[in-house]
Amino acid sequence: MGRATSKRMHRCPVAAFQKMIAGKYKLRILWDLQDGQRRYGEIRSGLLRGTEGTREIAPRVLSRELKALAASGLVIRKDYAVMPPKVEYRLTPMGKSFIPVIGEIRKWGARYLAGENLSLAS
Amino acid sequence: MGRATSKRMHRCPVAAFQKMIAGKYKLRILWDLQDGQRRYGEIRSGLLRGTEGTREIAPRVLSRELKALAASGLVIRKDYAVMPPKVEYRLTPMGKSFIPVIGEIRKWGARYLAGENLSLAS
DNA sequence: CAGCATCCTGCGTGATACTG
DNA sequence: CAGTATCACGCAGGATGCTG
Repeated sequence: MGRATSKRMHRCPVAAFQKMIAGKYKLRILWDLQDGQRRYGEIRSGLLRGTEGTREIAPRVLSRELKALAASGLVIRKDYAVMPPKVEYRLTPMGKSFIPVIGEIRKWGARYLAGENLSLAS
Repeated sequence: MGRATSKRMHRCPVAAFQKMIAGKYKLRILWDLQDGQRRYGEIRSGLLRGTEGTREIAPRVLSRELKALAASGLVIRKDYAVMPPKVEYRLTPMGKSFIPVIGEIRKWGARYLAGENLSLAS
C-alpha cells in the first residue's frame, strides 16, 4: 500500500501536525534554527541545554529527526563536502512560517506549564 | 509546598507541551470539546470523522488519553453514576485557554500540510 | 566532524474479550 | 454505556562502535 500517495492530503491538519513534529527534538530543533543556520554539532549541543541530567543524544536519533524535518520541507541540509565534514541546517520558508506557531506553544506553555514566569521572551 | 506542585517546573515549555499532547488523539479530543461537554461515546465517534479507512479506536487507548488529559488538568471528567453509565468530559479553564493554540496549529496546518485545500472547514 | 550500522528495550497503539 | 483486562507488535529512542 502507500504507493502513489506517499504524502497524503490530510483532512485533519492536527494529525498531520502531530506526525510532522513527532519525536522528542523536532520542535526544539526548529526553534533553535530560527536564528540562522546551525551545524550538526551545534544543534546537538543546543539540545542539551537545560537538560543537565540527560545524556548526549544518540547520533542515530538526531540524524533521523533532521532527515524527517528535511523530508517534511521544514529544514534544508547544506553539505559543504569538505574535510573535516561541515554540514549546516537552516529553515525553509515553510519552516520559518512555523516558528510563530512554536512561539504560541511556548507562550502558552510558559504560562500554564511553568508557572507565572512572565519574564521569558526567548 | 516546595514540591507540592504535582506538575514539574519545566524549563522547556516545548518539551512539556509535547508530553502533554503526546498520543494520537489528545489534540483532536481537546478541539472537539471546545463546543461543550461530550460523552465518552461521542468523543469516540467524533474521532472517527474524516478517517474512513481507520477502524474504531480501542477503548483502552481512548480511556488512557482521557485520563492523561484529566491528569494534565486540561479536561474534567463528570460521572453521573447512573445506569446505564453516563460520563461527560469538558474542558477546564486551562483546557479552554489551550484551544487558541490548537487553532494556530490548525491554521498553519491547513495552509502548509493540506496544500491549497481550501475546503478546510472543521 | 557528521554521521551510519547494529543491537536492545520500553511503551504507544491496536485487537479482542469481558464487566458493572 | 463506559470502560477494564490481556495479548501482541511496531517503532521511537538510547548505547556503542566504526568511518570518510
